[in-house]
Amino acid sequence: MERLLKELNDAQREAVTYIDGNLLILAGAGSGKTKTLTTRLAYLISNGIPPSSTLTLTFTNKAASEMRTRALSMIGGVSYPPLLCTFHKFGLLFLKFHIERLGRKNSFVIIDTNDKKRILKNFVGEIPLSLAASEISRYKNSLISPSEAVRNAQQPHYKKIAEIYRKYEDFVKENNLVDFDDLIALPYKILEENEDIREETAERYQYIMVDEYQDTNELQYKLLKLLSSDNGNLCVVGDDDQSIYGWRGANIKNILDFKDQFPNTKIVKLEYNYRSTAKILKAANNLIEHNRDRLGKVLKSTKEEGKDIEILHSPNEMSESLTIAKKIKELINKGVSYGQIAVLYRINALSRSLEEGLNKEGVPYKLVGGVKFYERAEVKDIIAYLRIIANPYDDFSVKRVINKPRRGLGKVALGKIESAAYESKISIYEVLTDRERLKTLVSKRSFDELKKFVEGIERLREIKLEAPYNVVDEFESIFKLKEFYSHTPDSYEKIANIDEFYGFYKDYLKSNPESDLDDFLNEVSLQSDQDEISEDNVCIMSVHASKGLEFDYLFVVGMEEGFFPLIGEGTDIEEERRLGYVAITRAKKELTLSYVDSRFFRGKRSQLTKSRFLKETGLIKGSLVLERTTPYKKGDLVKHKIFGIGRVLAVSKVKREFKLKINFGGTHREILADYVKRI
DNA sequence: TAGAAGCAGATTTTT
DNA sequence: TCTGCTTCTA
Repeated sequence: MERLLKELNDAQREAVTYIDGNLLILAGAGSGKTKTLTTRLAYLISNGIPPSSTLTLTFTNKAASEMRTRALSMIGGVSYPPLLCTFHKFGLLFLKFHIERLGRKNSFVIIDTNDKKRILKNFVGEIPLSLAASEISRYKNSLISPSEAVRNAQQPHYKKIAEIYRKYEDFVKENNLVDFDDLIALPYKILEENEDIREETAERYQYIMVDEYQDTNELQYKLLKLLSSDNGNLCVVGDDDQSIYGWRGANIKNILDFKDQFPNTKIVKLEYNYRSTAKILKAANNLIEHNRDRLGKVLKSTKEEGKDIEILHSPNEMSESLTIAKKIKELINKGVSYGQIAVLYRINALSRSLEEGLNKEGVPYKLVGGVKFYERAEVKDIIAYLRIIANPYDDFSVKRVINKPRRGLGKVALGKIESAAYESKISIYEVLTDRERLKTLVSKRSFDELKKFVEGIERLREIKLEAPYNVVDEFESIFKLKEFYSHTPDSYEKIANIDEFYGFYKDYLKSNPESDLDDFLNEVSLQSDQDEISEDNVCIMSVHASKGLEFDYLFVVGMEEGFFPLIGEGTDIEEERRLGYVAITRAKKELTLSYVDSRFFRGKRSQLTKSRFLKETGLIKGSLVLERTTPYKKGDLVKHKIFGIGRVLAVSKVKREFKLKINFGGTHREILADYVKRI
């Protein structure tokens, strides 16, 4: 332990060794947050606190597993490892033990956002789906019950939404489903209503730590309040300047007001940055200083001055992406590996032109945060089948795969089956097992297919009990999902995903011999992809997706007003600025901020001006920069839609526009640079 | 019932 | 412009 403490700076050591009382660790970007948190956990344990008395909560599986690895390497083998998991995993574990207090069975199934929308689709009518989904989230996170919502709704519009909420909740309870919000809201409810469980839980977790506290929402704050109330040993780590999830309910007030909400809070600021050069840090500090709502801290550099930040100015997005691709190639030629380079953007739509440019120049890249593995249709189909095997009353999953592979069922047939189930108050699967009745509902062909479907599921239910390991192989041989997908676009990829999933299932059962299919399914619903950063690719991703990552060489594209900061309905300019701060602080050695004069977006080309953030970093007017700009130069060959091919005679700058004097086969014309293409 | 054509809508995203 | 969803037609 002595040795571990020696590796820390003063502030980090103070945070680690302050173990009794509430503690707020303000950890700036690159200030050794994870190191501090994991060392603190090790310190607690080395001070005789039983690992089982600690609880460490994170937001992502990735953060949880990284911390677990690092903490365990410090504390070595302990018989009872500390509980270190995501908020939602904690909710899941809690509900497994206590959900019966709400009159529900602990065989519940977790549904994800897509599942939720699929359910809501049946109830929404003319209300937009995403609005209904987010309003229901809001209700749950504000602990408003459906009946309260219905009672309190004033406008007809909101009455409808409240009514949808009520129907959704009825459905969810009836099918024993639990959505992501429930994983936090239901434990809260149980703790609030049951003093015995509250006492028992507070007794159990004497020391609670929370990572990324700036991302907590109102409900998570309330839950923590209940979990920690009697102990007063809540330690939260976060950075108010990196709060970028306000739009999905994260409440920056939680971290700003922590010291008022939890008594006798000690605050420790980690302000030494071990990541970026001094110049990069200076730009980041300059930018974030323009925000008012912050606790205030200044990152101090521990690294050399470093190179100037480059401002790249291009006429349009194609030129921008080609220039960046070329710059990347230059870096590679200097011996930099692809994995140390990343390109960030504020909105995903900007990735397309970037990809084109990288492709053209032959730069290998990986788009981080595309369609997630577990969200792929083929993977969700297998999961639906497995869920039916685990629980045939899961109407929702039955509906998903009842016609996959095709069983000749259309809207009409499905509707008949559904209303039969509804009228008799039984599940769809039960209708399918009632052969006499089913015969009256569907065609002969469909009937035969559905008979086989039920037989297959029944067979798999037996296998699940006898030899769970074999379930996926048997499943494939009965339902032939791979064959089904071999006739669809991207079949190769889909089959690979199916195989990967089967492998994943087997691995899980091998490494968790005590577990069965049901455990696997709940585990899977909380799992997301962990895009690994490989050395062989440049990473391109949104700024949000880059949080927590770092790269030696970083490009940020789309630094234009309207794009970054993104201006639209409900723009929170301070949050945009924090995004800018997050983006800049991902860079370790060299940073390029890039903007264009015009960009093609949503079907039209618009003229843009450079982002205010460029000025706010102090880069534009200051001495740090050399503004580099050359859209076209004399002698370039260009093509115009009407005038054809011509040669540039002169380039001039009019306000923010570049004007070209072009020779089209003897005729000289003055044309704005945006209206021609380089060839 | 299943593909084709037509149409609105279009930030950021983890669990 | 592109995507995903609904409506139309064989």
